Amino acid sequence: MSCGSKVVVKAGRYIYLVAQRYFDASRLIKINRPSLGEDVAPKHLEEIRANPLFAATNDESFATLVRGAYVQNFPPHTELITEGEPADFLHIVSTGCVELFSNWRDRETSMTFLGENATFILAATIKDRPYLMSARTLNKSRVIMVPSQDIRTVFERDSDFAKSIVFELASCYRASVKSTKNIKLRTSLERLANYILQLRRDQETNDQVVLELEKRKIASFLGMTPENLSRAFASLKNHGVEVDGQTVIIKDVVALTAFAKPALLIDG
Amino acid sequence: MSCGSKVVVKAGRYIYLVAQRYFDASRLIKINRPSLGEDVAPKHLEEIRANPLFAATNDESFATLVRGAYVQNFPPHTELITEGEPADFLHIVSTGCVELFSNWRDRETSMTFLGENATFILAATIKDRPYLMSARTLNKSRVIMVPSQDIRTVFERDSDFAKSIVFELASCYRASVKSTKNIKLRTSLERLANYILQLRRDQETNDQVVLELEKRKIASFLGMTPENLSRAFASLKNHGVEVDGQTVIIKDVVALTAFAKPALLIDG
DNA sequence: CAATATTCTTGATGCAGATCAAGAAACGAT
DNA sequence: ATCGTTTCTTGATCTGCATCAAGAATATTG
Repeated sequence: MSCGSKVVVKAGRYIYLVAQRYFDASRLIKINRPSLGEDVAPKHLEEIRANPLFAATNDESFATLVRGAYVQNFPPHTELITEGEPADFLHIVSTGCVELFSNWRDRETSMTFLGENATFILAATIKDRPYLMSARTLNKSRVIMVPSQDIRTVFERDSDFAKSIVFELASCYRASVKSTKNIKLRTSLERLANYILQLRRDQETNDQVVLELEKRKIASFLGMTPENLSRAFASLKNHGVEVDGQTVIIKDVVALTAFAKPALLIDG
Repeated sequence: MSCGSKVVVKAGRYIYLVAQRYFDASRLIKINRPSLGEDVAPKHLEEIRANPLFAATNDESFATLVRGAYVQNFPPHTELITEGEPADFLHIVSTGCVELFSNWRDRETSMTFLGENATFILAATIKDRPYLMSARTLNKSRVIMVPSQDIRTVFERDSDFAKSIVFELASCYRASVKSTKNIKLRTSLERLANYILQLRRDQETNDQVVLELEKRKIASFLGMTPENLSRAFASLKNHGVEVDGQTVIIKDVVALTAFAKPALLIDG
């Protein structure tokens, strides 16, 4: 608790001046400023247009969506939204990495990590209900925020956009189901083994993967303690895995796969 | 393994002749038979029309949806779909109760239980991907099946239907997130305590609730073994709960609530 | 109703994983 | 670079939950 902010939720080198919802109007960049009548198409517009969610959207719908939208850069480890708050904006990760997490009593768990072009939290926006998860940046990140009301408006009159939305939502749902299956059907060691294989697939490497996240985050995501994660890595030596800092060396993919038994319907 | 079926996945009094996908054409009731030119609006049509999912749908869209739809009655404990299969039909529970469950290696877990008007599995239908979960009836149940292709077709041209779909999907997603939070943030005893409080709310009772499901199903749903569920019930005596068969007597709601600490963002 | 499964319960035991504690390594700030 | 902080690791211990086993209660079948 060494920093001077008045609202510090957690001690840590990463917590900066702002620990609660980061919403200083002076740091917001409004994309489209009709009152000024110019600057209506800065480079941010192209950036948003490039997002798959808007790929099939026609120009009129797109204009409606970005009319009230914001783009903002956030420093690392900034809490963007807090669970329970009303869903005023749909958020889209433009660059960087965002963690979704959740609390109950004094406990906290990482739900997922979002990279470029990922949306959060669409379901709350659609249903006009409070967020179920909190979000914080892990790296320096750029986030697009589109007013929920505009999403709902365009959804009704643009069936292509509706299709994109429902497709994205279905993907999120399926990811959540897979996550539940992962936790309920596997031991923590099995989850770690499959996590490493997933990294290997994502990073398209053969015998070496990099843990891009802090180990304590990985532990929380996998539903275990940091201590146990250390021990789990040690146990995986028996299945052809060695760890050196952030690097994981896969010495025997066959053995690891035989142990992990990855499944398309959980890891696919 | 006492019954004579050739495809028995599990011994049990509830497993009948058919243990695999139950799809005997002779027992299907096609709703709308255009080739005959009559019987196009039996009582089943009204039944489907009454489902909230179709409430806002116009008549033309509705006609398209039911053109290829089926209604079928299933005996208890019949496996309706198996995870990994292609999502040919959207399923809707008309009456009865359906369990969604999932397997990995030799393990199985209950994901959720569906009552009247619930849909499954919408996301697979939308994305045209394989089911992530299997489904079986728990009671005698009537199930409506709408071809996935028709869902996708009508979705595109009827924005009211699209809205219903996306709303339903968002609800499913949020339920799944809540379930993940429940499992990752709570101990099994806390999950059971909150489960009892949920039943109390659903059944609108004060000091007594009925466990409508087999205890082994409840145990699997809550992520614990049947043995442990028994012991957990015993432990809850300390928090004002007593069990007699299928009946749970809540002797001290305040104590139970104080222990369970129900949260809107998990149990709401 | 009796016979037979199956589920539920209870006890004994074992293991996975949490907690507590302390040292090592890595990181950030000055 | 140095200091202070945080994370990571390793060991010791403890707890929650699973497993194994067997009897009691309950449901199903003939």
